[in-house]
Amino acid sequence: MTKHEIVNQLLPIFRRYGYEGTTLSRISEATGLGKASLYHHFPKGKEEMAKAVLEHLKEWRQIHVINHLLGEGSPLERLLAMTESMRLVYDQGKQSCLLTILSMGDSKESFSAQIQPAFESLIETITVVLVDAGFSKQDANERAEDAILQIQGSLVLSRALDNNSSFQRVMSRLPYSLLNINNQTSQTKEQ
Amino acid sequence: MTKHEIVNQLLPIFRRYGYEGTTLSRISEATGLGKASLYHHFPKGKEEMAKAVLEHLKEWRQIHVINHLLGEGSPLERLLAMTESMRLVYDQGKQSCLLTILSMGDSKESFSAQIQPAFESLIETITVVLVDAGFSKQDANERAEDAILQIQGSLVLSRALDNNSSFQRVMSRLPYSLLNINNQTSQTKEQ
DNA sequence: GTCTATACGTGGATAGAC
DNA sequence: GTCTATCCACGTATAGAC
Repeated sequence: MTKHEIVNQLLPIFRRYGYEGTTLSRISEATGLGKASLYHHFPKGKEEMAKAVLEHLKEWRQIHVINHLLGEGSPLERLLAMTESMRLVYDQGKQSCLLTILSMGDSKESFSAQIQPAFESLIETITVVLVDAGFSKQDANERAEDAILQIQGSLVLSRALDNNSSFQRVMSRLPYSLLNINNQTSQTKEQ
Repeated sequence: MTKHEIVNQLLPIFRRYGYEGTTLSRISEATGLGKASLYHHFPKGKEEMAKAVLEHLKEWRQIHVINHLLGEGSPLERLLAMTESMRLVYDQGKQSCLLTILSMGDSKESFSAQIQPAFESLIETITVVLVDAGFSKQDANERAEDAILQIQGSLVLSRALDNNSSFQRVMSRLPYSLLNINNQTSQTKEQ
């Protein structure tokens, strides 16, 4: 089994159980590999596994979010591509964000070096799009922060209420509200 | 030592370390009580302790948030009282929300019976205020959800970036943006 | 590269004295 | 109501055979 495949199996476990809740036994069971085999691939143990997953997600973000945001098309089209990717990776709001999971609790310090730049690069890239759309640098940056904040908040609420409607609503309106456009599904919210 | 005092000491521990990261040893050290003494107060152990903290927070919310929202004054004044309380309990965004902490990871199921109504009652109460302010029931409800979602999102982001500016910004503008009012510190965001 | 077996610490929890 | 002492399960991690 290749390391890449293992990392792919690790993601849902860490997302579901959190860092401390993810035990080697669970990982062993999910992957079918013995604990010793896991240490063969990740000599530094669980922490290294989580870091590998974060690195894997970084590549995913680069390909499926950052590149789309910096790609061809109007600002609206680029933002729509972003929300589409977000819907996918968070399974319509039913899955938590690993960045958030790992930034809470005891594990925080171990991963902040990966978590912080992850959010920062997302915000910065959205800022670029909004500057393209005509907003001032400062205004664009605050709006970009708002975007991330609303996504994360909707994920929190969807999880807490066991109901993903808030995530769906935020995803639907976000590209339009960021650009101050009224669209059909959210006429009353961006005024 | 009274149970009330113990619960007060438990809150910061669960908030900081999460449920799995909060060990009896840590609690014992923080409270100065031996493990056996803790079991005298909470026979069902750690889970009962966390539930007691959630119950304690419920009372706090009732007194410091719900009552203010349903109290005297204009809608704006009531919302300002709410954000003031939020600033306090989250220490200007430097502290996490226990509801969010406990709704993540392995512990989720044990506490959803307390977490879900907590968010629901907050949303419902804000909805009442916004209906008072003239919004339709449906519109008010979505805005109330947005309020909670933005608060939670700003806490997530403040924690992840180790920088509470997003929390401060959301708290400053929220009472105004909910009511579609332009205020001095956030002219450009409620368009 | 994967396994079995095992070591070691620590977590949650309890018994029983005071 | 708090303590000391202790139990058991399970967590991370390693040794060594295949």
